[in-house]
Amino acid sequence: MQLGKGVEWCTHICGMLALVPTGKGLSAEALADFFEVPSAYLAKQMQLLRRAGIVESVRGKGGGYRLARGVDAITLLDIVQAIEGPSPAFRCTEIRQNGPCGLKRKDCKAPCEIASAFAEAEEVYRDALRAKTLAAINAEAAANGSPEHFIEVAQWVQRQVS
Amino acid sequence: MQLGKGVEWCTHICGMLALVPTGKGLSAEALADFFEVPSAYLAKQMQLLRRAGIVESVRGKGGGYRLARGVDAITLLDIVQAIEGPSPAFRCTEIRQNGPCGLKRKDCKAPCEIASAFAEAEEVYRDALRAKTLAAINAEAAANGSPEHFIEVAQWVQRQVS
DNA sequence: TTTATCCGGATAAAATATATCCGATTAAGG
DNA sequence: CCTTAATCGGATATATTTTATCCGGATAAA
Repeated sequence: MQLGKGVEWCTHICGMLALVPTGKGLSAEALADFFEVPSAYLAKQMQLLRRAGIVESVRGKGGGYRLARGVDAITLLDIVQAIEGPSPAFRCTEIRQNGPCGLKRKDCKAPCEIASAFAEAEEVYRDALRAKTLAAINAEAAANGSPEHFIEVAQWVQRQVS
Repeated sequence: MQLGKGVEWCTHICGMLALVPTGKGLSAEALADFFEVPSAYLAKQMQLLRRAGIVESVRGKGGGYRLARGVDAITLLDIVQAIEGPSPAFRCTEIRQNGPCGLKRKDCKAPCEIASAFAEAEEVYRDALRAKTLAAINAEAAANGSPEHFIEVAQWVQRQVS
């Protein structure tokens, strides 16, 4: 059970997009260079973020990606679900309906106890991710990281958008 | 992000193995028939359960699988980790060390804020699965299911081991 | 000895994740 | 208007993982 690489990439990228001045954008190419990830594949992931309404894109010269809403309105869950899709990790194929002692479908309106338990576990997982906003992540990073590095990144962003 | 089918299969199977009389066992073939899943592939999953110490196997004629410990000492987390392995779902590839503003490795002794957030979320997920024992699952199933079906399953097990 | 079963490895097919490319479209600027 | 830069969307290709099968060997009961 693994999350795609796009989840890591896009979370870091969204954190950095918070530094982009209003009205500007960073191109997928620039983002790929910044993190040394394949640009064509990253572009696909950015499309997923865009369709989910997390970032918005500006086409044409000088265009690029920017956050579609404030950092306190974007959670890690938003990003994970944008990249990974909505389907749960545990797949219930209703094998209780199979075999010599299989239950009738009409007796299976409620999910079985096993599926319920996994659904609950995934719910608390999602709750934990939902509780983490980009704002909180960035605040922690600012508190833990060196001011020099922060300035370095901010200046790199400035060069890209100017 | 998906769990393998083996997780569903093996959880149901472990629940049923609780009905096996002491000293007996159910063959992989019988288990595969009961749930209509591919027997050769199921056998592989059963080996994972065995290596994790969840079930024990008896070779030779009349052999098969049985639980290696009590139902109150087996949790859903035990089964998931036996099948899926120990690696976390979120893969941190330390992309903060990449690119023009990459951090030096010596400044990355602590995990980044993003990796930490995902680690915490997975922790509560595991906690939830750890809190669910096979005993609890089976008790719920007995309470929710029909007594007739329970007897039907118990009789099927009897036929297999006799 | 025969039969039933687990064990382990090799192999293969199918599905998914990862990655690349290209034409269409859109917008800025001369 | 035209050129250029950039995203978008689709088609395609590669790598990895999941799913599945098979077989020879070991083991134990009848």
